[in-house]
Amino acid sequence: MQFFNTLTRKKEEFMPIDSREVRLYTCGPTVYNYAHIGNFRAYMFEDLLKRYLIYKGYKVKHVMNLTDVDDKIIKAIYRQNISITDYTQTYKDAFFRDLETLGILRADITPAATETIPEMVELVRSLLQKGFAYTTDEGSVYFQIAKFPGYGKLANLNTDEMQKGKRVENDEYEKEELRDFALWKGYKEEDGDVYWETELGKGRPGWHIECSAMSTKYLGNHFDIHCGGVDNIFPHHENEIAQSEGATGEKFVNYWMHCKHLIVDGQKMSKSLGNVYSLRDILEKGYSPEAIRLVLLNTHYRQTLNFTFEKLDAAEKNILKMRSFFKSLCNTDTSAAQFGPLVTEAEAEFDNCLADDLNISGAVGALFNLMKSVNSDLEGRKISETDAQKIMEFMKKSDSVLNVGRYEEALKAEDLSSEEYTLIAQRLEAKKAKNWAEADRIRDLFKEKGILLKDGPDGTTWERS
RNA sequence: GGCGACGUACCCAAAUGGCUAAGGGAGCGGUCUGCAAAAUCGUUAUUUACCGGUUCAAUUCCGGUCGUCGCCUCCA
Repeated sequence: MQFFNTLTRKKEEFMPIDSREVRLYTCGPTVYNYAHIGNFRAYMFEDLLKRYLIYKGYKVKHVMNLTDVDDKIIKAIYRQNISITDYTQTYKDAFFRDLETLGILRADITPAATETIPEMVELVRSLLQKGFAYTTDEGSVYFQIAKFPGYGKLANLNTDEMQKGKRVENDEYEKEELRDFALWKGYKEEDGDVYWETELGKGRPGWHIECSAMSTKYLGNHFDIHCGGVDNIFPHHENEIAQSEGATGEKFVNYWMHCKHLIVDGQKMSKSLGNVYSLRDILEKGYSPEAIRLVLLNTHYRQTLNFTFEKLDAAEKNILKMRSFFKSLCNTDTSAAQFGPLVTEAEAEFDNCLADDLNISGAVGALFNLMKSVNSDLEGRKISETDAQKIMEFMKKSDSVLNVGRYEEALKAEDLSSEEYTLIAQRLEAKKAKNWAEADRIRDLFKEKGILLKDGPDGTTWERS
């Protein structure tokens, strides 16, 4: 399989360091607010990557950090006058709930920055010792970019010519060179009671250091894949490379993968436009988590995803179609098998597409192509037991990656009570007797319960809405 | 200013140096049906922003034009 590596700016054959286990680090949220769909686009891309690796038989060791101390959090708790842990816990909990709703596999380890302070301090000490960092009078520690020759290779930036921007106010700390970045921020009054007393002095960690510390702690100095949104390329990931490789002298990460951003209705998300949607906002509009998942999944990760409600509507229909196709496979007879080669072909196509830098459109296309061919060749006739089994197996297997059909669950959830079965039988009797009033009465009865009765040539089927 | 990406039908979106340029949504036409809904079938790009070049052959490679977008210090 091939992935596009940001570091080399080309697709590369993927070879994990350990042939059986892939070590994966993904940048997690800053827990200062509820996550929005843009955030989830990134986690969805990472979920696709992870599920596909698992589909290919790899074990995946996945670490995702939680940034639970930073400027925004400190400002917020100061305003609201609550403790930092109370504040961040709310958003940590909400984050994991949302991931579960979207069917995103949880990372094996989700360390928080505030739980990794000793490791960060150790890393900074090592950088100081090796001469990559310096301490200022205020007790802050900075990474000295001039000392690290490869700086800029990930973002493809020539840092010598980096614009000397005017917006230095963002960073009120004094440093030798503008481009140097903070490893440790010396205590300031605004920090209130957010500080740690360490060998580096009283203060708090810089942002970039936590990812270097956590990834190394759980995945080793050198691991396979590191993911995030494109905005992380610079400066965050560039700085991580500098810190980690500076400290260990080893290569940090083999494959860097970044997804592009999500926009809404063709526009950048912004509070003033009122288009910053949380997961709950969209669920409240009546859309299913699976449809949201499919929309977030269905645009290639290196392409800007334009999130629209039209796409959600289409996704709902796609999922309905997939499930209804799966359901029709339960209706078999003794006809001869004929679709074996078609299924094999679809499965190969599905796999090949994903193996090509996660070409999701092609993979989903393979699935729909199969459904179309089968339906069209069948023309209303029933399918053989052997074919049904083969196709169901492929549908379920592909759904271990897509996780939108959830076929067996969906079938189970649709099952009716014995009273309801009796009613449907009664309705069929009424229909036979051409007692349309009674038949419609029963149909309305079901409708009130959110169950749609559908009369077909072989009797009545139903669907929960 | 520097670095980079993109422009495929009404909309979304793959693929490819030459075979019918996937698939989905929407529209239209049919099947099914007491009615309905759903499902399902068929159909919708002589053509890949525009102009040149390379080539037997380009939408695909190269150059230019126009347009959209991202990054260049803490936003997934």
